[in-house]
Amino acid sequence: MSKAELFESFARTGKALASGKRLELLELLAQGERPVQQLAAVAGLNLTTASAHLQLLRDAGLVVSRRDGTRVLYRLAGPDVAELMTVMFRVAERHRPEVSAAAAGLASQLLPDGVRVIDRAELFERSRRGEVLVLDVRPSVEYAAGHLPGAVSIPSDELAGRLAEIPADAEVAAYCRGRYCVLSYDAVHLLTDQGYTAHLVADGVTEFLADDVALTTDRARTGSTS
Amino acid sequence: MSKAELFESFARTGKALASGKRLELLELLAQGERPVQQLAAVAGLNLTTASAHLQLLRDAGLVVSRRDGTRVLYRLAGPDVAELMTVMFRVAERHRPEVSAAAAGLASQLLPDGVRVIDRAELFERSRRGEVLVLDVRPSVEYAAGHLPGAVSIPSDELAGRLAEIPADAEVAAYCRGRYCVLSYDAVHLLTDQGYTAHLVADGVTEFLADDVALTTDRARTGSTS
DNA sequence: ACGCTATTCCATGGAACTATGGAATAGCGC
DNA sequence: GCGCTATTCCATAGTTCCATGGAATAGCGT
Repeated sequence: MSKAELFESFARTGKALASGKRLELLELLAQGERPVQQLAAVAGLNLTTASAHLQLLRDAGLVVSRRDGTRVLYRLAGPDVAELMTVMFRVAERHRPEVSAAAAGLASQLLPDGVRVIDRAELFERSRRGEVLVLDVRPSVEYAAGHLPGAVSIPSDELAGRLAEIPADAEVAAYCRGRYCVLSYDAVHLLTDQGYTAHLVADGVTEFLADDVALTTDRARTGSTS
Repeated sequence: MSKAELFESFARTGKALASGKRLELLELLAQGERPVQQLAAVAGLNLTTASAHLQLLRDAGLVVSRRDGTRVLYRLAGPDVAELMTVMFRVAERHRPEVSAAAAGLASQLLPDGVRVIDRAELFERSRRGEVLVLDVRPSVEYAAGHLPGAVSIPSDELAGRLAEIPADAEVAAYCRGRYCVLSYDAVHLLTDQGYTAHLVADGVTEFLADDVALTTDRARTGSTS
């Protein structure tokens, strides 16, 4: 195999990363294994289109699939794929004004007063001391497939109706799928409006996976058990 | 900016990585700043085609350009771009049989008996002890733009005529542009045929750049000064 | 075997990418 | 300003990619 062919082969991995929809699919798959139909629905894709994208990702070696009865479940080929995504996102954010502006826009413009963005180290430290309630606002399926140890699951679309599960004096730190996931933005907004002290965790599960942060798959506990 | 737009924006970075020729250009740029014409020539591209690729890379934020009189010089936007490349190459090598086979083919089939592939840690340790002569086999321009401290420059196409510069009892460790650069393979072949003990350094300058290994830009010294 | 569900295969139209030749532009030296 | 070099812009043909609807396939339950 010649040098040109080898680089052309590497480029196939690049091609797999060359579509916004495929990146969305990869971010979803970083949350855990899922059937085609769910992926299509969540990503807002036609079923056939989603299937085609997933096969392309599989041919590129970024995801693997297995059959479970009548369904086909896809998952990331490994944590290094999450690492690849995060590195690519970081490069884009550092070197492209439009992207860093959009990211800064998410982090400042959309953030209510009093909400801080806390990084991973601060999260773990304050969580360990019991100073914050760690809130996972992703859909339940994703929480079940893997989440931070000790995190409480309240999907962001159920949060309004489940505020009772959070002690009124609690300080909350919300995380979701990844750095650019908006679920946690919605959550801190709602929490702040309701008088809670809420913070946004900068990273999400995609980054945790990329950096080998330990996740657990135990059953969801509601806020009241904490 | 919506989530879809943001991911579409990240995908532009992916698109930039979706062509073998562009990856070759990036690897060349990881060796140092270069004018368009040289890049076109070395990559085997038409001038206009090369210019188009470079502009696309610039729009994606992976490279930057500056004017120097009548020339335009391109360089990587930062070391994180080299990191992105190495992460992508590693993912491809891990998860795609064709690629790992090709890489293994380079490392075993093409390697003469007695030649070992040595990793970075071993290289630095044995170099520090003066046990190996570190040989940079890239073209002189690339050596001049940045190389391992203490490395001797003999471009692989000049090596046959410059063997006298290498002491006959020297043990040589050759490196070049990156993990998949073939210059060092040619070099260890030639050296082994000539009775030298030669080893291949697994990584090249692309990886050194990605991992913040210190490089120097001092003038080339020939083997005889070592 | 039959019906049912989930997914993949196939064909198609439209959009985007690649390579290239020729024209246009920027900057240097005289 | 003029010629010269290096690069970019423009137009074009060929190729590949994206989304989609309809047909075909795999597997489960009866």
